[in-house]
Amino acid sequence: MPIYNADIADIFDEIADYLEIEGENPFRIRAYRNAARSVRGLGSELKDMAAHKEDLTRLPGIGKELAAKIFEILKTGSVGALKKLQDKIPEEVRQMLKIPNLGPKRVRNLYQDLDIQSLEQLLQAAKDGRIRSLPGFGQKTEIQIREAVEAHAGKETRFKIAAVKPYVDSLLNYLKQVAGVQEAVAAGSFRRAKETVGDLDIVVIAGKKSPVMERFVDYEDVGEVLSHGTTRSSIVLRSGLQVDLRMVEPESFGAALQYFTGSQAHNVALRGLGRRRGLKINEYGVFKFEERVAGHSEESVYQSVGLTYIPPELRENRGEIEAARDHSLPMLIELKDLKGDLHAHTNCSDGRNTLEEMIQAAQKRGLQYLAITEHSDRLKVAGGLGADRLLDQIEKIDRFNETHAEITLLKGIEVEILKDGRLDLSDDVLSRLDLVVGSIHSYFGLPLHQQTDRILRAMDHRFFSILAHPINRLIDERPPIEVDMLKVIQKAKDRGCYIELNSNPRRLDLYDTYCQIAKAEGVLVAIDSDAHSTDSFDHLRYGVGQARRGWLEKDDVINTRPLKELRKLLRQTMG
DNA sequence: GCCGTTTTCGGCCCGACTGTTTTCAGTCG
Repeated sequence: MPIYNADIADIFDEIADYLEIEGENPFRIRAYRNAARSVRGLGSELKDMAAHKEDLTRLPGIGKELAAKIFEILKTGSVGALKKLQDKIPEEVRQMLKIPNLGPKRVRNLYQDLDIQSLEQLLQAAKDGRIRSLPGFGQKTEIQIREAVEAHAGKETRFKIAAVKPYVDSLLNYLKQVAGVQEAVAAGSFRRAKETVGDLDIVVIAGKKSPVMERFVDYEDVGEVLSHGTTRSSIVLRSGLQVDLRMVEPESFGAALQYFTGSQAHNVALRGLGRRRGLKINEYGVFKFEERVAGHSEESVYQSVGLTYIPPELRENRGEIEAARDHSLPMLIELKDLKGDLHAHTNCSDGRNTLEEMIQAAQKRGLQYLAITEHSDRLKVAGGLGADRLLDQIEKIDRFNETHAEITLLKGIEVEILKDGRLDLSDDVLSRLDLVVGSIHSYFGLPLHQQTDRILRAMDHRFFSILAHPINRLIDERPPIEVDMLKVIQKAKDRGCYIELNSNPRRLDLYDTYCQIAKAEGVLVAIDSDAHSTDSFDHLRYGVGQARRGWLEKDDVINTRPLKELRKLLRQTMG
């Protein structure tokens, strides 16, 4: 069983949970949490780094002790420190930490004073009225606990970023109409363009007399009001999405926006930087002793600690602070840089719209070229094209291009990569195309070596332009396939082909960390919509968001190139 | 347990809201 970074991070988080319940030194606990976060965000697998005898203490948040624990986990699958803690505290007690308003102190009380060891026992104790008798607990808390357990709280619900967008639009629109509100902006992971959003954070500029808080908790879509203060309130929408609103004065807007955009790891690092310069950074501003030295804009906050402005998508404490200090931040790609789309379907295979409708929609969004890439024969469920139908489409596209100058269609295919790595169409047919997009829709469960070899073999094919959705995960629906992406990226480099960042919000498939590796290796990324309808060209914005999180610049992306240059780059992949 | 432009010890981000208090602890972000 290979041990992945996620497994190691989970173990560190588990240790941190137990230490919290034990009431250990909070900074020691934070060290484990930092390490877990650091390990999760790494671009490469610790098991590989360990195999190459790399010095793990060079990683942020990993010192001598934790490096030793990582080696122990890689070797044995677990670590002695965790086993000792598990002997002291039953594993199920940990689950109670996931209940809202139950933190380590209260869980410890429940466990030690009432001997509650499971969620089931917790619910019973709440029903029996035993919890309110504990010091620090009361009737209200007891009811909250009961409702939370009964509602199966604790299971984390995150929303895909595209699902959150409509809520953001209508809420911001609503809030901007409230008297005294000068500005309303979404912060948090939404602003950082994360794949999924847990809570939605909104920062509002308003005067003290503005009724914005009252209007917020009165919003028509509110399911529940969690808290209602003068400067801060939380609601849960009927969909289950939690929204936190923070109201600030104009002079604090930048500091508040910066603070509520996060990430937590980034903020901790930033405040640490401030502290070393004798500055206190909070959501009201940057302070030298009592004097405010910055805060009206985010730029001023970063500037106060000697940094250039850091775009939200980079704020993960993955090197952006050092880069901002050295003036070496990337000039991130923007949506308007995309000149075309290299992966789209029509109703000829499993798309919803006609070729003509898709062309019109692409043009409306300012695209100068569009590759039509239907599924191939083997994907029967998607109406895949065999040679005959593909040749018909090729003709149709040639005819279109002869009579239209405003947008150029590229002849392509999304060809099935078969189980053994062969492609689903003959060389004779493939050779007539402008590009070949290859992808997997079957045998997701192959073991690492077989899956990797399968994909590498496909990429070695004489006609192979772009590997589409390389990881094949569907967020919260299907896990990624087991594939050695470092080898895949290396193959793309050797072979001179390209890797897709699929913009479908269910996929967002290339991970941001692999974008960074591709960029470092000089492998160009194709940010494609994989559109199956005219609406789905709008998904490109999420692909661009993911690319920005992966530090990609305009020049790192193949479909920012003008048509002539693009054709040249594609021809290199076609025999 | 980590870390270093106050460094190898002594710090470690910081404030709002709630409930149970009667001045604050716990939780959350």
